[in-house]
Amino acid sequence: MRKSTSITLQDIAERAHVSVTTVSRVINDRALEIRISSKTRDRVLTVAKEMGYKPNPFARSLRTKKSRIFGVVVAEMKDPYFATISSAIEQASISRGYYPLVSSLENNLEEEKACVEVHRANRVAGILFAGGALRVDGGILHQLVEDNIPVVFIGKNVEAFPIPYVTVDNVKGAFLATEHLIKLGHRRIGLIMGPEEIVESGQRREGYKRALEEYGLPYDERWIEQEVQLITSDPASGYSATMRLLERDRPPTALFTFDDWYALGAIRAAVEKGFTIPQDLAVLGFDNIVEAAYYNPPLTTVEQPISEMGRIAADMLIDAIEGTLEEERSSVVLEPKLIVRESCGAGSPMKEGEE
Amino acid sequence: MRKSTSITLQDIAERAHVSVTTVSRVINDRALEIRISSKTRDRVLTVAKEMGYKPNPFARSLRTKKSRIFGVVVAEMKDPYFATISSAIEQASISRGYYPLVSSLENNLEEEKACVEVHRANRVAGILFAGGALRVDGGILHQLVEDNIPVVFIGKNVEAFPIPYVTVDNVKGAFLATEHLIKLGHRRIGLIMGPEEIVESGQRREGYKRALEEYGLPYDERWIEQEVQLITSDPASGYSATMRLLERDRPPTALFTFDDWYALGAIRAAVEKGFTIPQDLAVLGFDNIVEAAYYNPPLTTVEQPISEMGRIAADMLIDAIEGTLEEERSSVVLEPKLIVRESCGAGSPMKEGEE
DNA sequence: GCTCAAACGTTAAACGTTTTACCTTTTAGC
DNA sequence: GCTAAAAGGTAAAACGTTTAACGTTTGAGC
Repeated sequence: MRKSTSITLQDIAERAHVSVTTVSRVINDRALEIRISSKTRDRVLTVAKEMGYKPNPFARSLRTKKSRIFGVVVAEMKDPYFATISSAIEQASISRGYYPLVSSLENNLEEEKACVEVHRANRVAGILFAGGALRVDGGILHQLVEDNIPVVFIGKNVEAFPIPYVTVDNVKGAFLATEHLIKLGHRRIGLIMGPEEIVESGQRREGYKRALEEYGLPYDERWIEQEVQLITSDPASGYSATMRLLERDRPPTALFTFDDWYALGAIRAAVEKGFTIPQDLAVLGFDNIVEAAYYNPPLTTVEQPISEMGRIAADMLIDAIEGTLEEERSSVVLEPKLIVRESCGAGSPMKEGEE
Repeated sequence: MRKSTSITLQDIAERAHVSVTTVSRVINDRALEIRISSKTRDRVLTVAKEMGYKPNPFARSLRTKKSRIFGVVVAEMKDPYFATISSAIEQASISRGYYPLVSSLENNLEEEKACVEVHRANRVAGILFAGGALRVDGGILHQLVEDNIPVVFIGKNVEAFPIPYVTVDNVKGAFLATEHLIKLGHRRIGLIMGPEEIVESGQRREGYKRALEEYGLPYDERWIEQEVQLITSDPASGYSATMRLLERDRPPTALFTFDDWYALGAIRAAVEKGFTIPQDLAVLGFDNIVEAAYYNPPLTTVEQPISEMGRIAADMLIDAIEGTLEEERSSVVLEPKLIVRESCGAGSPMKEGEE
């Protein structure tokens, strides 16, 4: 009886009465370089199928110095945004015969370097970054670029390096959100943002600012609260920032939050403060994660095509790995879309004359 | 100049003036079998560090037929329960030098077989199943057991095979939940469960039933709604099941739902039907996912030590891979815990004489 | 009948480890 | 001073692929 070790090219070769090379060529469809008669080809293939041959990825990778596993670094797996992203990445890559090794920073953005180390030790074929701050002086990136390991970003771009990225137009998204609130009649619009290190924070604040300017409203720092810790997202952040904001005098009548998780925390804080949503306070999020439609009240938010972003990014990275990434496709900025639900009512009837 | 290919044992050997064998032994700390003078040992180690040596996992795995990557199959990554689980698995395994290759069934439980195939093609060292139905006639499992690939379950046990698992006491958890509602004065307690194929569904229904019996209340099929499709969890499932339930006459005054995601959908459905939570309807979930504390109202729920489960399971699997899993530790059932928040009020003041 | 390509293969050397089986020196015991 | 064993190492084979560099046939063209 065969030992329970798996089938190798050798085994097939013996049974099909050809050399190992020929089997390898048939399996890898290398008929291009050296023609192989369809007779042997078929024979080899049927034998291989019969024996249930599965190529040994270790031997393959050892020889070719290529791997079909790539790394993914997300900021926080528990955050539905990243869970959705990584889910999409996985589906897209599996269908191309690649496999993501995903690791989460657990919201500890300092971990990025260690995380990349681990991926490198595993000899991943490329790395996909989603979230995270990449504040590590670019040192990591430099290494990766130097060693020719393809990298793709999701959600951010880095000026220092021409690295392909896919993101949504954050400025525009925030503009749409703020504009929506303004059009509902709100004049005091609070902003609850993530930490400064997160690129998206700055971009979304910029969109907010532009909308205010465009509609001739003042940009007032008193209506802005920001998470200070280096955390991508957390309902707790939204909660505490909102608490701080609502404790000031003349609190806003509407809130635009960094993302839907923040919005969830914001709603909770507001309700605890005795506000009714949306009558006393409108809340508007960002992302449109699955559960946003089920929040109470259902959340008005700016949709990012999260799954699509994951899919595109995975495709881009794999193209880069295979050396077929066209330059012009090398960065993608998708359109955000306002999703109107019930968490934003009309602006509170303000006494005229208020600024 | 060195080519940019990475450092090998050979390179170190040359620089340290020893043989490749010696280097390998030093690196792997095999000093036990054949003693190596601490002088050479140190020399080799410093040279290795100097040159930044990283063992090539492919060569290693090829030779040893062992891999430090194991597979994880979760039912639905976007479900916070599984996101949390897989996050915990990742942390636990990284710290032991292992890496999880996680794949999600995207709630399509039919995909299990294909998913396992993929993992086997990658020659994973073991597989961790979280969620999923494993209804595949055990055929898959049989294969895995036969080929000596360790398997651990999270959240369920299979009778057909003595496979190690870690789970929470679902029956007890559901009992606690139902008991809590009964003690609040509720007499008509609805049950919103997941599909029959999910083991947890049956167990939680059982706990519900036992509580009713213990308190002398009737178990009435009219108060039960179940998801019919083969989906682990989805707010939409909770939503539609609750809609169906609330449309019946004499709807329940309290709801125990399959999990927190279901509860989210249930609350939404109830609110749309004009119920106020908790005054008109109490809602009680299961899992205690991160966001449950921020739901509106904050959700009373049965806590599973989700992260701990993931951690324990990962440790068990790795032990099994390394052949050091002690039999007696081979299955773990953790204690559920009732977390009381605001989504459950006192039972509606019922007219006496109602059954 | 000879030659030259094409068609169809094969041999053998890598890839970077681990591991088995050896080979030298020391050292200890007498 | 001799022997045996321990200490400290080395050479080479193997793991399963891929691939560069070579053979053979076969058939067509003259």
